[in-house]
Amino acid sequence: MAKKPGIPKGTRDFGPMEVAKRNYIFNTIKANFEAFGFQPIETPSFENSETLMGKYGDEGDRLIFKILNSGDFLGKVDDALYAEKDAQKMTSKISEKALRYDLTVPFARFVVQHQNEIEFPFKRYQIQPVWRADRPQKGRFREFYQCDADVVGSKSLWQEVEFVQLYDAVFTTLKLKGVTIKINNRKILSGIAEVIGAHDKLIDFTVALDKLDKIGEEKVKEEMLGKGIPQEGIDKLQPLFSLSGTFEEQVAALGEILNTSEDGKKGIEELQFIDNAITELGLQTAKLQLDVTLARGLNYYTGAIFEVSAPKGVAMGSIGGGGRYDDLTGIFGLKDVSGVGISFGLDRIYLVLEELDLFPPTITENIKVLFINFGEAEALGCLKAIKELRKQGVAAEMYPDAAKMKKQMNFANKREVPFVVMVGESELNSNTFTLKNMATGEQQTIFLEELVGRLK
RNA sequence: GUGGUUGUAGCUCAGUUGGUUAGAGCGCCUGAUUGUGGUUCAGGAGGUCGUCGGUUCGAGACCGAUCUUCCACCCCA
Repeated sequence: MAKKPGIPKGTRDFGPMEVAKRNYIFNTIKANFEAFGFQPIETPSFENSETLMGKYGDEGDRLIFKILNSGDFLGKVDDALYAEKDAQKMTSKISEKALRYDLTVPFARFVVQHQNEIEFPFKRYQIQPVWRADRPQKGRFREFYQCDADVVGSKSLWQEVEFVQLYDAVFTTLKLKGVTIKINNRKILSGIAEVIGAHDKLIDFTVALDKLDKIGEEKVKEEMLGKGIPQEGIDKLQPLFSLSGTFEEQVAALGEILNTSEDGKKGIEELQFIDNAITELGLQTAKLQLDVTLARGLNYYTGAIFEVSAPKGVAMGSIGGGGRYDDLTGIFGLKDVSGVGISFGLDRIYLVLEELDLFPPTITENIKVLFINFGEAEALGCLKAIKELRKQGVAAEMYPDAAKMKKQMNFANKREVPFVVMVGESELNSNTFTLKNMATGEQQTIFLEELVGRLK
């Protein structure tokens, strides 16, 4: 007996219903991207390893799916290296390609490679799957879709403002209320690190700070001490632990801490600019919230950092993220091109909409009418009518076999086809069609012209 | 990558301290109804209990490995 088939860990099949729901989200995001002036691009599902490796930190490198070289991939490895059994050193010898890990780095590569064909500022969107060799959990898969919108070639903070509006627009269209757009700024984080004498410990400092709402103030301080951050520096942080109130009040408190840091002051200015603009413009359903503990993507973000969390009460990690990276294309040799962008996590948004029952009831693709098959002569008559209906844009289909009536009706019922047409011997002879409404059970016998009119 | 968790019929799940032939509901198939579905009634099919190995007279149950699911950490969408 054949072994039961399966799919790899962290991947999924999607049935017709799931695809319909996913398309609903895709289409919503896409429509909003286009309304904001973004243009679509696509990049290959795999890149040269050197394009991806080292761009996401050590953790990221570990999570990149590597593709084994074709042919005799071991033959070219020299014996000494082989004997060493050092997986890391070996990897670069036996694998030269890797699956896309996100859409931002491939986009940076794209910009550098096509810089002469691109009009800057360039606003692109990209909706494609990415792969991560992560251990699966709820809302965490090894293959999932990202929906990215980025702008390169403009340092203007109006872009950040527009991205906040874009988030708000998409989640409003999806009827997902109560979404929080958290914002922070890399300059503020490095400013704080500078002020407390942990200039060279930015990562340690932010990792500890990030745990504030999980492990509490005391533990965070302990961890910082443990990482070699001086006590007098931690004392300066005190106002940070009790940040509260409005965006304005929080920014004011930050200003106290950061008044000696040029970098920090710049970060505050940027935050204020964005907040002022958003306050003036207004948001439909989302909230913009300052969160100094937000420390994602520090490997390349240089200014604003965004993260979107689902409405309260839904246990789900972030459903979107993004930020400003002043020099991402620099690593590919193109200096002084600033970029800023955001991403939507399709798969997680799906889970949230499902949990809150927010999908519109009628999104499945379905035929409008099924023709019952009574036999060869009748079937041909049916197909003539079906041809006309399809020409008029009515999705119609004939049951392929002259099976028992009950079986055919049952099929129509299961498929939730709203109408059924019966053409038996008598209808065939009189050139008529018996149209049955499956919801009410009503039926009547009519001519083709009227049939088309009713179903159109 | 670390620690834990899950797996029994197509689906959701029972299955007692190890003990005959592993159950239920829903779904599926057939008939009552040979041109009328959703309701009802009667009958039926379907499982090497995730996989491999071990302990035992005997394993769905106990042990080990492995795969899978979900969860926490890490990180992230």
